[in-house]
Amino acid sequence: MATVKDVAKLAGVSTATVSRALANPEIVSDETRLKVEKAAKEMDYFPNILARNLRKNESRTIVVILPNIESPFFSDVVHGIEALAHKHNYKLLIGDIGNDVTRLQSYLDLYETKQIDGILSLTADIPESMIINHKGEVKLPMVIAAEYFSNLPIPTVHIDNHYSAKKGVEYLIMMGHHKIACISGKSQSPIFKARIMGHVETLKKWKLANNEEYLIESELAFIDGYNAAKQLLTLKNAPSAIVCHSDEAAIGALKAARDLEVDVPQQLSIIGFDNLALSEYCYPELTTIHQPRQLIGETSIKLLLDILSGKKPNPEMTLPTQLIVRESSCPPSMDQRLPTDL
Amino acid sequence: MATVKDVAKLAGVSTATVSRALANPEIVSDETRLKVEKAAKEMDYFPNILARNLRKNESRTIVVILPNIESPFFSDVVHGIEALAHKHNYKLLIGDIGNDVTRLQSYLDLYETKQIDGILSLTADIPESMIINHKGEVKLPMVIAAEYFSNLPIPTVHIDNHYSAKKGVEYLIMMGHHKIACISGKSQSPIFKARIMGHVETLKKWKLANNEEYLIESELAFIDGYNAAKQLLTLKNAPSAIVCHSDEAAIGALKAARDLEVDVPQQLSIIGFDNLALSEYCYPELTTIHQPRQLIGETSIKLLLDILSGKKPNPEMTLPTQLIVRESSCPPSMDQRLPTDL
DNA sequence: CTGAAAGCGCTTACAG
DNA sequence: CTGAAAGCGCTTACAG
Repeated sequence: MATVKDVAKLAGVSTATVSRALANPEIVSDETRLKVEKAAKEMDYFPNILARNLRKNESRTIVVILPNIESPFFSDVVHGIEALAHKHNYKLLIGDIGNDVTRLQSYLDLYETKQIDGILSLTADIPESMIINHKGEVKLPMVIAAEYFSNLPIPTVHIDNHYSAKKGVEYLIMMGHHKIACISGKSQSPIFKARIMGHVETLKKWKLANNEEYLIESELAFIDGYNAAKQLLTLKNAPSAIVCHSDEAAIGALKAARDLEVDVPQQLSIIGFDNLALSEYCYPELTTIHQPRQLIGETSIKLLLDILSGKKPNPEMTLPTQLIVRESSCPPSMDQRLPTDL
Repeated sequence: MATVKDVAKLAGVSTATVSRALANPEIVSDETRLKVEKAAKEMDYFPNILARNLRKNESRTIVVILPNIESPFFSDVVHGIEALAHKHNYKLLIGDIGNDVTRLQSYLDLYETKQIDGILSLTADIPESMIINHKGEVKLPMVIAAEYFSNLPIPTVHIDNHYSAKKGVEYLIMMGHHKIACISGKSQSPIFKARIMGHVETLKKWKLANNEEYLIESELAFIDGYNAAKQLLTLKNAPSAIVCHSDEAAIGALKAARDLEVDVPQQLSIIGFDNLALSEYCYPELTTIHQPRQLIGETSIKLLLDILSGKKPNPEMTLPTQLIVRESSCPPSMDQRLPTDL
């Protein structure tokens, strides 16, 4: 492999000049620049970026931590991240965790060992001790997206989870539902905690009973939504509507309803969360809360790039959501409404 | 940041010994190893892996080229790749292309610039000139998975596409279908070419007419399956069955049938390809060809790791598929069958 | 605008 | 088993 030395010899200049001509063409005379470029081409020279990185003490690499690359939600966010990272000449390392904390640690260690410049996390399920040093400072350049930490000053890009959950519930209440169940994620996660609060407080605001059996915290994949919905629908006092905090769970719930011969939406309204592509292709098509997944990705990587280039980033950005009404929701049948005392 | 030098000084040994004690503990006396480990811990020392990589002329990084990270098919394969790569201490770079050839080139360039040790491609849509040098040799360590090149000697892991397509068609023929359409990918791609051949040849084998209108080559996302199926179902002589070469296209086709009030499976059988998680959660549940996606990922990274460690890899591995019969297929109505001349 | 020289932080062949 | 020394291939402050 050709090196700067070889190119320098062929072009009749010093290695310093070769380096300059290739990396900072503007600080070199046109004449030498041309000579160097010609020599480099002739020798089929490529700079060894590893060497450059060592010298400049950077890796131009970012790791994106994600709980589960198989979930379409995450892959859409990653898509947004990738596009912009690539444009700014950063490489993106996949940091799939798959329920294994030791892997998480190994991704974070990439920073100490100079293999990454920063971290973009799509999960808040990271022990504080892993990212805070003994002085209480954040150890490394980091941004969190679609999630946030409740107690750590890590810049974050997310939606208003409380408000978005509330919008969904109010939509159902407006139509006359009052037996509204909720299939959410684990409340250790700040975003699901916020959504659950949004759900519960909205019920309270409208003076509706808050049936404890109606709130299920679980994972939110297809199968989880399916199981949770089965549980809800076999309750003595089954709900007339189920809010799911992921589209996948909602689609699982649709299947549970089919299995139990409960008609959606006539006997049961189901609404999802995320507005994944497939929410438009299931049957019935899913009413859901749109989350700008790609934009979340793009915005968060922008934040991280700001940090890496020494700028002060926005500590928190909230992106808008939108209720998308499709076929899986409608007003409840008359017998499911609250008796009105006229 | 502490370096080998600092640790060496504190431990009272040479930098060479520090390096050995940490990277090859077995070739160092227990006593010095302990001294070094203690000193390293005390100084909170982490080796600069960039420096190691430069010295050893490796990057311990692999890029996975994928056409589209948003497709669940690919993310499942990546999941399989990631798990094993991580176990072997390789990092995985995301090489999402998104219809942009210049990005492809930039990922391949990572090899010349020493930023990756090899490539795992999930697409065969790569110009030959990018990976073959002027001597006609493959330029870099590479494996292709789920796809293959028709004319390049690149090790590959894939299914038997011809046979798998055939299995699906024969299943339909056995039930009495003879008007069997096909929504496939672009035939420039070897795998879709093979599937299309499998489809067409099976029809021929059973002496069924091969209606040209019944074969549609397109992309295979939800919307593409939707559009293609609409086109097929509004044909004067509409098919009684549609084979889709992706589950997503099949789910799009299901929606098209609903829109046109064609009952699946009574009036139209639809079968998919891949057996994605969601094929079990759509309505009706999808009959499909199972592809072992995670295993494809694992096997292909194994192959690449073999190559990188100097072993001769298997040039080609074929993994089994399986027809999964669910609700979206059944025998055609009597008027859709071939007249039998008894 | 250009060159000589130092140095980024490791690893490893060589010698003992 | 250990050390002195060279070297991986760049970049950059310094001097001119």
